[in-house]
Amino acid sequence: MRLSRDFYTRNTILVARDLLGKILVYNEGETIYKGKIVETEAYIGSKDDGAHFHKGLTHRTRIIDEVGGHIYIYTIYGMYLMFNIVAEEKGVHGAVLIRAIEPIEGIEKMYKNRYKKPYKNPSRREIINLTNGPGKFVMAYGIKKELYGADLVTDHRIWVEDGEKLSQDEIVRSKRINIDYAEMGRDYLLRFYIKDNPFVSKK
DNA sequence: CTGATGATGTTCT
DNA sequence: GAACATCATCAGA
Repeated sequence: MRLSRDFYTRNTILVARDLLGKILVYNEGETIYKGKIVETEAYIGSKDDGAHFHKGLTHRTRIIDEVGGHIYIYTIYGMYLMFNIVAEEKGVHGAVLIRAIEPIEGIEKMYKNRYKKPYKNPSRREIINLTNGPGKFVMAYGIKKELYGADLVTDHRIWVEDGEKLSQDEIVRSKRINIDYAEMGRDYLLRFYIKDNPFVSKK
């Protein structure tokens, strides 16, 4: 079942944690992509200098002001798209970066999107490399910047479905990746991932 | 397996 | 003009 608004309008850290195990579905028209979310990071407003919107919103981050459930997509290093889900009520700023996914459906198409070659005798390494990073799963799904601002609660192309229930000891909490530039926020334990899942980007 | 390096262009100052 | 929530590739072990 598709997650409803009240899932997203909670505290950003809780949303990040509870997104683990949920299913991200993207219906591109020809292909339906499904995958289990296995790694997330929370970015919180005023107290987090690791967040893009720490000093207020800009044109790029304007969607963060919307009610939870909207999609925040941006380009990093000129080449890669990062996929985030806005959390909290309208006017409260928080977002969750989806860092890794375990493919469930549409795997052959993901393979073609990533490697530009036919799906044939894929190695285990190739399969894991499909979606084990924030830029990688976006490429695998074929997600474009046009989805900026889409609403996961109402959009007909993309949404999140309920998945398996995880027990407390399957969830690992740690520091976020590649935010050493943040003086305050670099040591916040705002990254969550599913223990021992091979698609998690980094131990 | 690990660590180092270069690619590449949008965003904000 | 600098910074950047990354990835692919390559060298070395």
